[in-house]
Amino acid sequence: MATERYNPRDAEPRWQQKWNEERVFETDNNDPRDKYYVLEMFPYPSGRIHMGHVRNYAMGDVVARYKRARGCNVLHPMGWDAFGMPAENAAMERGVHPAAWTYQNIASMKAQLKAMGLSLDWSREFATCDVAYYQHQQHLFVDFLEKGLVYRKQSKVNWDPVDNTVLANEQVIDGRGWRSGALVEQRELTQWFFKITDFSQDLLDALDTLDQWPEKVRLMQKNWIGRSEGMAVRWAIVPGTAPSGESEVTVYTTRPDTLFGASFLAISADHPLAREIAAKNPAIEAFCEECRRAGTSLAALETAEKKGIDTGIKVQHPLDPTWELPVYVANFVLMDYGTGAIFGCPSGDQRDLDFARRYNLPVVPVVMPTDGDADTFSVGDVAYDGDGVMINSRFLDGKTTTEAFDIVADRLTATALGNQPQGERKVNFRLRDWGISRQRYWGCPIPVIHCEDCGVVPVPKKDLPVKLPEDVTFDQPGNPLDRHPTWRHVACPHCGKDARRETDTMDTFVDSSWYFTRFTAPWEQVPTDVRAANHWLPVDQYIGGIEHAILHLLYSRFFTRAMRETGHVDVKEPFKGLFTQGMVVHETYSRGAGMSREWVAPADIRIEEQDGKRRAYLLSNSEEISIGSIEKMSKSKKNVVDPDDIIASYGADTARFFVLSDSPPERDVIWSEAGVEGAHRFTQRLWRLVSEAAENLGDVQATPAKEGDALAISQIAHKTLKAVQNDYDKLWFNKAVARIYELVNALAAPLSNVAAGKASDDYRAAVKDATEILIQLVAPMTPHLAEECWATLGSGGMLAKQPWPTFEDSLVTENDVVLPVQINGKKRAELTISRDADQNAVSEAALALDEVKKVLNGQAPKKIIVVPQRIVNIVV
RNA sequence: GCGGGCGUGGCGAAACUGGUAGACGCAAGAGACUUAAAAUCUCUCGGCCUUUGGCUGUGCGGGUUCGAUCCCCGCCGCCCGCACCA
Repeated sequence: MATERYNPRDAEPRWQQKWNEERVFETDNNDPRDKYYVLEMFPYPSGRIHMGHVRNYAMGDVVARYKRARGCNVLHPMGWDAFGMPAENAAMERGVHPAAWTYQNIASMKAQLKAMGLSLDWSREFATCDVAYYQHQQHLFVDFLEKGLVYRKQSKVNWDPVDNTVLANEQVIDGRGWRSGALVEQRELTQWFFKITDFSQDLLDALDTLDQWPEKVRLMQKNWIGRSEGMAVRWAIVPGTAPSGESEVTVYTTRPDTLFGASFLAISADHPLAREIAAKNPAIEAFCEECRRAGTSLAALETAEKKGIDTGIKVQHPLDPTWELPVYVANFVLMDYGTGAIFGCPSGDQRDLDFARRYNLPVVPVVMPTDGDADTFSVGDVAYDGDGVMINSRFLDGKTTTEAFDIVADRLTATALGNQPQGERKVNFRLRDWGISRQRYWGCPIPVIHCEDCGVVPVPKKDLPVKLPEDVTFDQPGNPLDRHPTWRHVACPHCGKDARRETDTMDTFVDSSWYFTRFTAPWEQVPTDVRAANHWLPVDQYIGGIEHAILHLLYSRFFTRAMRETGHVDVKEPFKGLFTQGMVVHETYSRGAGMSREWVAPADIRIEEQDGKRRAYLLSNSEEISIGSIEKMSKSKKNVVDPDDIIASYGADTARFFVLSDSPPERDVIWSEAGVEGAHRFTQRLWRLVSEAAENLGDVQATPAKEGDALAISQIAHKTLKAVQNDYDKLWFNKAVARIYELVNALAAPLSNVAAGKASDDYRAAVKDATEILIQLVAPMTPHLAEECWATLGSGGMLAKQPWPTFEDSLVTENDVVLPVQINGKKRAELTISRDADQNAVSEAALALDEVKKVLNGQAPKKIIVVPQRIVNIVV
């Protein structure tokens, strides 16, 4: 009876090959069944997968396999987010061409993913650096350009003067380039922008429809979009105080109610007026320069003092032309929000108050809390920015802030300054247009041509794709496209004159903003097959890390809208369900302290327990190593576990099962050797129980028991089926795991009985039914093991193609219920009674219990609360 | 500073969002089998006590309720976003 141990090294490749041969996971767009699109965020091809990938893809795979079994036509594709800087870094460091480096990495990562046994449709695979993909992105760009969704404008970039390159914000560390260490400059370059702000309101409003997204992510996007309702207010400049031609300043405010508390205007160092005046005034020029430099370093904005410089310009108060206020350039006013100019109301805004105190400007309280006293209310070092009642505000006195807002808004709208209203209500957004220009080689070329006569001309679609040239060098700094001898030179599509290509490439976030749409018909000669895209989108379940909560997801939402406007798809929201999974974390180990601290990899140590305390020792020489905190797996702390090693020693099923168990999927899961061994024990145990009994189950038909000693077996199997089904629907993988453990525990003895040949036919039929259910329940998580068990059981067919089992109602509903009986809220007894017993019967039965009588000790109950099928509480 | 989340055994966590707190797993302990070890199996496992029982216990302090891990108020501690947004 003894059977072989389950050997994943043999079984896993074997089943992967069979799935592959039978094309089980290839999806037909014309399949009439209900569609289900499950997608995990595609990986950057760094070369190796990590445990985070394993967890992410294991979750997606469970959903895909489960939905497939439930009868859906499942689309579960995979691809590569393959453009980006690491490939250029590799080229610079090792002289490998970015393309060669990238495609090699893809090949090795693909092999790793295949070893995981994921149910992916590999026939739809593509990399974003494939010309076959990015040519369509260029097509979309041209369409967006025609539709007015793309434009060029001057914009600041971080410029590294040594490497001659533009740096991303995260490449600037303490104001210096990460590679060169040179002080980073702010340069103005003409760059391409997507008009995401055209959709600000819609992107905000539609968040409410995304009810299968985490609340947290929706809130983060809401804050990022940052809608505010206020007014644009025009202030007349006192003649003669400003350079000629300047007659007014427009500020944006959300608090027009506090206008009578104004004591100055402040404009950004980049405001046109500031620039104009700085040109003639060295002191102001110097101050503006200082502001710009401070803006580059992320450090200590919090502690940055509020500083400014008086421009000498005076403005007239919009509600009282005789009232003149000074205009400052201030370091805390941002050019790219609102109008780049504000009015300062020190009593109602902390920054304005700090500023006013520094420059001895008036502080007039204009709003006090509703319960305040107008005679004594004053503002010291803390501004009052809440709602309340107006004071010191002439005709607004006594009104609420909301009323005052409306009165001022109406009045300013009706007042004219010049020929325009003095003010208008305005909704403002924090969201800015998406700058997509990157001065780099390894990205999708922006398909436009610059002609001296015709200006910016899009590359005609017939001339697409604009392919990246392959013969490029990385031996000198800067963008290789810029210095390529021939690639830039091209005839203008309009006039035929010599012209030059745009050498900027697109932000890689563009690539990932529509890959999920391309997966729906990756073979298509145009960007999308609209019918296929409309059929599959939105993605039913998207799974990935929380780090993409804002940018990637917001850009994708914008891009889908832009593609809709250009006729490439007819949905607005790309992702119906979103799930953000937690990280895989691990204990850290180190020796030494301070500067000489050295991290040690988990593979190099062994853990022992002594006197209830865990201690770590180096494998090589038994030196004791200190055990540190649990942190995200990272190379620098060496607390990484290589999925390859785990798959090689335990198999993919164990790795998959472990990352899904224990922790709720949205929370971090702690990787531990002991935990993996537990998961591995489970796979072996399941195999042993099933394989030992298999021989004695071959000749019976799986049939649930209706009575007798096998009834309990069928009941727990069918109850577990019902529960796990629900767990999978909700992505509660850890709960599913727990219930599956319970079922295995419950089936252990019956399976042993069968194996020992001590079971009747009916009993065996029930055990077989329960075992088949068990195997199907674990199949989404440990698919290879499940196939192996299924085959051993002789149940026939490939498990990956089997429909999901159905539970029998009669087996999941009990006739009797066990009710806890409480006395004064404390549990004292249990009562087993018929499910449909009425309240009186339940009360009487409860009072008749020995334990109850004993505790009551003759006292009469004051009240008896019977919650049907839940609990009985007797109050005395 | 603003916004959001989370605090349950030695550990990861469950508990049908008001109804038996600690399912399931890990770790630990005891036992069985074995020449021995591994594997496997059985049992114990929040704390305290006078142990066939009792008291207490979900970060701390209050409240609502027949009944609170869950709802309300006030603290404490961690974590994560955004960060001068006018």
